[in-house]
Amino acid sequence: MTADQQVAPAVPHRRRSRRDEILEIAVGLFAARGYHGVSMDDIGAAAGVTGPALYHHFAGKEAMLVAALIPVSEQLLAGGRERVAEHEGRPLAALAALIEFHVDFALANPAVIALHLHELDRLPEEPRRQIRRLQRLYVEEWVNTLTALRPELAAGEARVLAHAAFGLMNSTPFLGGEVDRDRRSDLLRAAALAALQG
Amino acid sequence: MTADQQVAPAVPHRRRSRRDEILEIAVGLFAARGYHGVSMDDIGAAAGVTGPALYHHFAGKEAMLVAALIPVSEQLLAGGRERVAEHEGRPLAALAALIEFHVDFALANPAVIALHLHELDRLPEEPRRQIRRLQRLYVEEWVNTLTALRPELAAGEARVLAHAAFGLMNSTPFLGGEVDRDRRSDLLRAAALAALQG
DNA sequence: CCATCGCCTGAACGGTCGTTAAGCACCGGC
DNA sequence: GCCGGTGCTTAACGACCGTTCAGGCGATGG
Repeated sequence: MTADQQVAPAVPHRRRSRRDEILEIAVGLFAARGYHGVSMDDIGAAAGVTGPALYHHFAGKEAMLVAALIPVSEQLLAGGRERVAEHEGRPLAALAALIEFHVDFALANPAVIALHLHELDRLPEEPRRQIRRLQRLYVEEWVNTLTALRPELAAGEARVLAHAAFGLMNSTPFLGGEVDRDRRSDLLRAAALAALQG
Repeated sequence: MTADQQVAPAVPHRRRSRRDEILEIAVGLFAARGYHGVSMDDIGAAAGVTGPALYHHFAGKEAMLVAALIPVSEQLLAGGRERVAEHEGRPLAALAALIEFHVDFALANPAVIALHLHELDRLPEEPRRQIRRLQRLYVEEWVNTLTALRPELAAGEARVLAHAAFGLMNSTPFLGGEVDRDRRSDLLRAAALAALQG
């Protein structure tokens, strides 16, 4: 139960807080049983406390979902932009880097990826729009790279392909590992690259 | 537990029954807002009746989800087996036929596909196992075709690729149509075929 | 040894949900 | 004109959920 090794956040004098620990537990439950399928008492029990205790760390249930989804969207966007910038002018290399980045991310964070796919609509307007905005910007990195690589594609068509590639790469949460992680990564990367190249 | 539930009659009913009409409405709501995010009153209101009226057509809320998911699994399995049988001994042709079948199906029934992906775990053990069994058989058709086409693939690896292809092809519910349906079908078929061929 | 603060508990609230019960309106067949 | 069935209504129930509140307990600092 003691998982206490993680990089320190931007705030220096705070170690990995109980808040983050609880959040990770909540994400796992949300991913497994759905947002509405998990009660605050469930989350509390899984964290070793009662339900109301969670209100000392989060404003409420929705706030937990927001706290889980926002950083992921930001990480994806930042990572995507970084990969594209590293390979400016070489769209195929940029695409390969994007694929490698996304596959690694999906394999490392299957629960959060599943949450992003399934539970985003459970949020109220305001935070949902913020997350969708981050997602859209991330997709645009893919669309720009794809249209540079394949000029015959219209932007809308490239968007269809980008989402198709996300579906392909995000399929990993749906499978318990019968194949080891490196091999799965290889298979997904090769398949995604083949799917997106003309 | 009223033991006198009405089931879809084997006797051919004249018109498309009200039951099927309500079911389609419920599926749309489930897909849009999630199983737990839709109440019986919501479904009733969308169908022009009150919530309790639905109990004249279905045993309960779970029964509606089962009634929506089971036929789809059966259709997919039957369609998949048919395509494979039509092209026995020609794995590439079989794979192309499977892809065309699945893409058409996903484009024609995006809501039910989304339900299958997101809400299956909301069911109790018994019907869930039945649906998973049908899904597993469908996946096996893909795995067999893939291993025939690419003998270097182990069964588990082929399964990873099959699920990746499902993720790719099922990405269509997540996009409002900015590209017309035929073009989207072409893009998804080509991408899936490229992803699965060595 | 006491005051304080962080973290938690137990009880309780308003609300919503799935479900049941009882009864009314309509309609084709005898 | 009556009958049975179908399809619906309103009312109500028990259960569960998110949230709030008042207070307790233990470590910390003076």
